[in-house]
Amino acid sequence: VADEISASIRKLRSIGELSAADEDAVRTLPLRVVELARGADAAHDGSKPTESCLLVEGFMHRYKVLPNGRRQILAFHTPGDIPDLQSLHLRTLDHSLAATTRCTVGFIRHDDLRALIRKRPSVGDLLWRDTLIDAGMFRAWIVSMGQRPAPEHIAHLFCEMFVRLRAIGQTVDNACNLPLTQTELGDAVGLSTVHVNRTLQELRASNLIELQGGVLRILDWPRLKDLAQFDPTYLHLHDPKVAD
Amino acid sequence: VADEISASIRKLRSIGELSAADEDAVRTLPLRVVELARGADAAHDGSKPTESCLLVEGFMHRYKVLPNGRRQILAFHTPGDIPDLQSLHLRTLDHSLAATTRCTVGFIRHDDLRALIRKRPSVGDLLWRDTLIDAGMFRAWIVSMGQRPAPEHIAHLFCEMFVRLRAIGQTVDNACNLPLTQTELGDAVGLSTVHVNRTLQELRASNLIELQGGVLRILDWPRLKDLAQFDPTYLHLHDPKVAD
DNA sequence: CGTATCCTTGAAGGACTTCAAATGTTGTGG
DNA sequence: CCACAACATTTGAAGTCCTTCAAGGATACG
Repeated sequence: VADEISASIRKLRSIGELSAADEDAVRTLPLRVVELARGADAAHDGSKPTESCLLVEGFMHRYKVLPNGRRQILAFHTPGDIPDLQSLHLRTLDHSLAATTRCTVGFIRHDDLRALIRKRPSVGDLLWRDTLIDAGMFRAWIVSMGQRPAPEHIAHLFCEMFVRLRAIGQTVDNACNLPLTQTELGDAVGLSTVHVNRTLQELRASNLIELQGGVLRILDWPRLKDLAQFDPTYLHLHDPKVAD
Repeated sequence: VADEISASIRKLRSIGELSAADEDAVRTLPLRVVELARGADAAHDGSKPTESCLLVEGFMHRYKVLPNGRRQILAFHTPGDIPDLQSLHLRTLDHSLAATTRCTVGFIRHDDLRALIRKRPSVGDLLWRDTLIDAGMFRAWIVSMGQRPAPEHIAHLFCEMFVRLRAIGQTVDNACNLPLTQTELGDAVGLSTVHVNRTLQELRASNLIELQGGVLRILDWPRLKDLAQFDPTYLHLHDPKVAD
């Protein structure tokens, strides 16, 4: 058995307690491993999936496109996440899931998940907790959209992504991967590409961040955090220290 | 034992199957019934609650205020909802919960909820499902904030509230209670009170709605739904017919 | 090496905000 | 039950943040 499931172990440990027995049980989950090309959908709005998608490597995002063609990106996902875990209890998907970069994923059958939860309720609780943290990120996203001007909003997104990546050991010093085009960033924060571009220049000119080639480097964490009014409580990390 | 729990039975039935045995189990939940004055907080941002709040009668909302004083309303809640159910698995609250109107609520101890879930896993699944639908509403909220201009956004909120209220039998013909001030509406949709006011006048002038004295009347459902590009899938109602 | 995608820049226009004040409504205590 | 205070709605006017349109450069990939 390959090591694809390790990412999810690391992720689960970042948000709660996972006993050795729990870990063993999770490791027995059968995965259908698939490579996704950049931009490929892993699940479609309106479909009724019978499996959920564990992100092993790369970035994914969830999005919704309206009849008028406008796209809103709802969340970004990092290795170990199960972006469509909610489909376990929600028959039909109300949005789509796509590969932001080329990535490898493992599909898990809902039946297997249900069996795991029945056998190990503590894992079930942790998965429930995961979906609740998901909702917490949505709430923070709403706050940003409603109350933060462009620079603050984008800064907040950077803070969140950096902290989440650090929690799963995916940062190096003050840098992390963030392979998003400015169009994707714009669709995420609800701004035009043009304005995203100008706002990024502003953040760079203030010596808060570097961003190029899909790599984000935080140059001044205290000031960035302050600008964004970033409070990591909503991430509900098991070890809050990684959020400072 | 009084009938305060009935609202939650009706709510649970609106989103899924609830067997007679499940219902009996739910009815045994001890409630600490409290009357809340308009504007009173039921739970505070940053606190670590040991009970969750079942809304029996009235309206509540969840909100977050930023250090700079700006307030974002995250959700509105109707009778039968448990707005802070997530605190069951998330120690510290990342936002506040308040009474929009004078209302009566019943606090349920987390221990009692956990015991109920252990005894009746199907109720646990339904509660999990409820929190997932909650997240679905947040996603729809994000889409509105990012992609819909003011009239469409407000129209969408009206569509959602009307359908949700109908699902729990709280509508009369094309009318429902919606006791929100324009300031609250603005904090919900991320617009200034002034602009909310002008947008409402626009919706009224188009003969789409009436709204006064806390009562919303839908004058032209097809056109309102169309304007908002409202698709009720995300509410995951047990009987989708109530959403037409 | 060529083509598609992404980033950047300029300029004009529009949606929404802020400020300020008038009007209308609600609830409470005298 | 009226009077008054507090709160809610409405209106006007000026300004700002962000959008759209359009086009020129840079970068990446087959």
